[in-house]
Amino acid sequence: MVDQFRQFLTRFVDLTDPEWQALEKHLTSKTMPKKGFLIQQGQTATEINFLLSGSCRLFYERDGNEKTTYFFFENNLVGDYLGCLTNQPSTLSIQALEDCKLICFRYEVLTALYQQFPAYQLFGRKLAEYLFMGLDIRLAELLTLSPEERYLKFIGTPAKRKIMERIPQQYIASYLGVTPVSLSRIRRRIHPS
Amino acid sequence: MVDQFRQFLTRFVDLTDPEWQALEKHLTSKTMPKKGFLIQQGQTATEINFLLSGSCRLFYERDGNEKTTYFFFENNLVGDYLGCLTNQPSTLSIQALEDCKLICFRYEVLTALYQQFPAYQLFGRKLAEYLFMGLDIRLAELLTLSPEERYLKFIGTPAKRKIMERIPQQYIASYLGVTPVSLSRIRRRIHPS
DNA sequence: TCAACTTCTTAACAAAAGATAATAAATCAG
DNA sequence: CTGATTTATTATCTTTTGTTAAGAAGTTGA
Repeated sequence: MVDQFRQFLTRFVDLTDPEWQALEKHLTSKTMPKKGFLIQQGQTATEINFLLSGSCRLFYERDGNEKTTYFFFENNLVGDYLGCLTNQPSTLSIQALEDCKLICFRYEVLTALYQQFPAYQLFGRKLAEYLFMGLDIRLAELLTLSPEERYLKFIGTPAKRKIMERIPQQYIASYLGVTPVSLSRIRRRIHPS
Repeated sequence: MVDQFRQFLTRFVDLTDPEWQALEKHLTSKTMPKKGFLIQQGQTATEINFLLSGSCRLFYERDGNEKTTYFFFENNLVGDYLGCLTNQPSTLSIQALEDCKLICFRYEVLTALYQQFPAYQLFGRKLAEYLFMGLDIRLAELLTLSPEERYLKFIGTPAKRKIMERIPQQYIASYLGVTPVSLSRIRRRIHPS
């Protein structure tokens, strides 16, 4: 269970046993049923979770309308990283799309480890760089590709295509920056049947 | 001159004199005339610059069409940070919008300092977190606001409004995710005169 | 199994945006 | 100063998207 999380960390940094144990002792297990909320608009984020299994969506609510902008899957972190950094009340919500098993720790624990261990300071940098890269590429795609091109690129990426099989299409629409109705029309244009 | 850069660094981290000198000895001065290129599509980014004065735009070219997605101003870093992280040929270009004075250093110098000094490792994390925050907020705005709302938010932010006085409107249009013609129409709708 | 709910598609209409081109305004360089 | 270039606006037309609503298809849970 926690090994799965330790394995994830090695994607960014090698940890000695004592370093790992310094984090491990602060970990707790959690489950969240489908449609449950990890955080809701207005709350202040204090925790980061590791997704052992399941999936979540991140969305913003504007006048009764939900805009899903991000998805989280197993073997990745899930949480309001921006909220943890700024310590401001969150403008977003994170909801389970499937039943989730989680490993939970307070963000403060992580920042404390940043001070105590160079390895975690390195991890913190690698993590932020990793998240930056994802956003930078995504932003460029949003600004340079048309909705139709974005959809084609999305289904052309094997990892993303698998997402479509697990996530309702309406959420993918808003991830791509269009309405569900519009995505349905784009699909009809592309897959004439 | 270099003091201006050192001052910038203190926004992220406090450096001792020896720490600062370890970086300072690798710094070089550069100027770039208006319309000059800091990096062009296809090149591999190896340098980061600090903008002493002037401004630049970052753009992508797609079938003869340029999409400007980011601006750089004095007292900030300018460069292809993603390219430095991935070490892959760049898909973007950075061009001076005004005559620029720069302080230049190789990205390798920075990563070497990450290893040598905890203070720079901390700086690297803070920098990545800072860049992440900017992108995260921007992505959310792109996905949740209409073009008109994005323009209103843009001119409603004093710091951004000042940008409008220095940057041709066509570039701001594409920064906001619309064509120059469309931004002109949005402005007419909003400022009826 | 079956009713309730969710999701996707389709239609019809209005609104907005893209493309192209022409003109006006502003800026720049010799 | 002035011709050349760059930039912004406006018009026209086409395409796309948003909105709303209805119906079909699929899923879920008691």
